[in-house]
Amino acid sequence: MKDPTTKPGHLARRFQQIAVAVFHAEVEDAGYDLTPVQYAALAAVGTHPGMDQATLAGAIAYDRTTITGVVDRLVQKGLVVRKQNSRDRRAHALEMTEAGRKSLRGIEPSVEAAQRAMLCGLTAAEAKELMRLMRKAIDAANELSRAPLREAPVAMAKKA
Amino acid sequence: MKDPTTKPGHLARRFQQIAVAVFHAEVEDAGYDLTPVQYAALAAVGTHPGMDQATLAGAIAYDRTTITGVVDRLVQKGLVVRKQNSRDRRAHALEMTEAGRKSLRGIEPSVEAAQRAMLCGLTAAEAKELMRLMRKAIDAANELSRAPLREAPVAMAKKA
DNA sequence: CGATATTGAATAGTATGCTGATCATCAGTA
DNA sequence: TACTGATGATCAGCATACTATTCAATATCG
Repeated sequence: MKDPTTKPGHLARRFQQIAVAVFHAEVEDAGYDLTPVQYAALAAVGTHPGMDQATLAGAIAYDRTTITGVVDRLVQKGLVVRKQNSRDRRAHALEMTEAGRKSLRGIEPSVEAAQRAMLCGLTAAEAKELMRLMRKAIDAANELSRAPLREAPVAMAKKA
Repeated sequence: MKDPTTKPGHLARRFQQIAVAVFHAEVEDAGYDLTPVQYAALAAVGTHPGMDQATLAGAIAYDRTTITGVVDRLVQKGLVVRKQNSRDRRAHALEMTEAGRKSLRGIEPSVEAAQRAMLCGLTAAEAKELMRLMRKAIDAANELSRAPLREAPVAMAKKA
């Protein structure tokens, strides 16, 4: 029987586990208290101001029900606000606060450092090839998870 | 600003997300109710009968506190039993039940199918290269997570 | 216009995963 | 043997992630 720790599923989980640990370490060292999802959500709101939660979920490939809690915590930390969407009273228009913008700018170097740290065992060429292969595998299987990646509408702001 | 969805951290999470979804789908189709961790733990107990929980955690690179709950559920499902370890009264010697062995044998084809499905977008050569690169990156960063992979002692059974 | 389907959001419930702490037991040593 | 440190296991607490459901509001079609 083949060693289970060499199977794709195990490697996928392990790589993600390391990525999260490295992210936490770098971010905490820099004095910030943001998780990987929280950072991803915050960055997405910065890119697409006024987007609703379902669009946000699709833009970063998270489940909608997970995003509800993530936004809760970002709001609680004062980094994001839920505004009324005049076009659709069901939807929340997400906007960054000044504190949110400041956090996002400040945390970027740590995030970049984490991205490098999780690939520290690879040469630059290997790292590039790994990213290419992961992207290809992920693209092909995008629809297989409940939370596929969905491009955010180009002109999100206009809809808010 | 670079697209965050091309960063290693995002790709790591996304690949793992897909791996879990595919695992669940295949396993459920075959009529089994086991999560990825539960399968990994069950398989490890099968390979190293009599191992304690801390050794199990190290063998599959999970946190010890997580394994407590996983073993709880495996015991509840009647697939594993916690026996007294005569040499160390703190430790539980984990043993598979007959039902556990049966489940493990029956689930294997689904697990293998899932491993293939999550790489369906890659050629055989690409899949092999992806695995090699992930293994290399993971090995280099093994100690960076709280739950590094630890080889189980060769003669576990003798210690029980 | 009205019935139906769809969609944004939230909730309940379960299972990971982690940090940090506690407790019992074991191992080594002065 | 008493002390000290390490180790196995668990627990409390928090934050993902998922399934399934519910509710309100919107869209669509006859």
